Amino acid sequence: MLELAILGFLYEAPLHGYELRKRITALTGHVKPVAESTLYPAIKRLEKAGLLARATEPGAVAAPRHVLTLTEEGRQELRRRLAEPPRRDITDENRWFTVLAFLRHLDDAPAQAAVLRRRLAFLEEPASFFYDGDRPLRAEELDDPFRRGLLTIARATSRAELTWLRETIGALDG
Amino acid sequence: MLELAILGFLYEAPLHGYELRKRITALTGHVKPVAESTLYPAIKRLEKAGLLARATEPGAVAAPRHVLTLTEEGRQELRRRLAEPPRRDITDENRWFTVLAFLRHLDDAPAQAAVLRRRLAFLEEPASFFYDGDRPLRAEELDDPFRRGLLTIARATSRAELTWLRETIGALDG
DNA sequence: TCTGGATACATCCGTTGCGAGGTATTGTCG
DNA sequence: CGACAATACCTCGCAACGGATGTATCCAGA
Repeated sequence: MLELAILGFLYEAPLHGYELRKRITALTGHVKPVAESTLYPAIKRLEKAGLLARATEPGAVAAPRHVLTLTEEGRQELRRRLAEPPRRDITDENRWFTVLAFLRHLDDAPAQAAVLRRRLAFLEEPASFFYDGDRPLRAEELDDPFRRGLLTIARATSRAELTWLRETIGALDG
Repeated sequence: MLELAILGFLYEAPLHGYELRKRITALTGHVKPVAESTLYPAIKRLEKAGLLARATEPGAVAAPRHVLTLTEEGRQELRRRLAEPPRRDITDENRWFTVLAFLRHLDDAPAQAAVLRRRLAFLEEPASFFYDGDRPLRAEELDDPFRRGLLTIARATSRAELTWLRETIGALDG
């Protein structure tokens, strides 16, 4: 997910690590902060894999900056990851939001719609959090207010997203 | 988060690992599956820390079961973790849902309300995903339909949860 | 009779993530 | 003038996670 965010932001413009960190923090940081000790090794990984290149520039304000630019392989890799995200990227909201944030870079409406359809299929699967044997329990059946809240919130989220997904898929198809 | 779920389920009843796994899978598994290779080491960690005890029982159906029971330290530890969750447990939805699922075990309405207030404070912080400099961008200002969707969904979720939080805090206080 | 699935537990190993700490420079405010 | 925040990068070591794989039992169905 971190790698996806790095590739996504660099797809739009070359950035140095520090700026990248600020953007990632804005995107996912209030929910899940990004430690520098996670970001810099991730940048190194991507560089080693040939997905990005580094150019040292005298620092505008302080220490010298390493301006990061995606290579052509890097640009392809982002499109590949967006077109065929692993299941986790579809189901886990944090990851899914990252996919959504960069899905515009997939320059192909049918491919975009296909990704949205995977999320739609996932949300349409009947799923609960609590079961009585095999039977999913509905919010109304729980006497615990917290668990009832959990189901209520999950349901509201899901409804909002389903509406948006169906609309957007329609627009992409039409 | 895994540890919290283990402590939470065992607080309700002693279970063997396989059953524990099924419950955790029901709770968070459709979003973020739990690998056995994550669960069993986690159980060992908790056992080593003296939070749970293990009793071998001849297997009802197949291999012998290890029935896991919380120790008194384990029960205290769950209540402690629920009363004072780290910030990540408040901000990250996956983790927060786990807290919510077991918050009923915190046998003290003011303490429960305090935890809900932390989540409320977090959701009330003005936060966006995208910025123009320092100014948060509103959904309407984005021309990218996917990022617009992201903001729309996040806002809908947030609204539903805020309503529920205020109601429930009111009920706990009243 | 044999295969496959469910039950039940476990380890190995590579990757990722994070807290703590370190280095160096520039601008700001008292 | 000195302290501090912000800029900018980095490493170490541990914990956590996850895919692959292994072991063994029992039962249903082909």
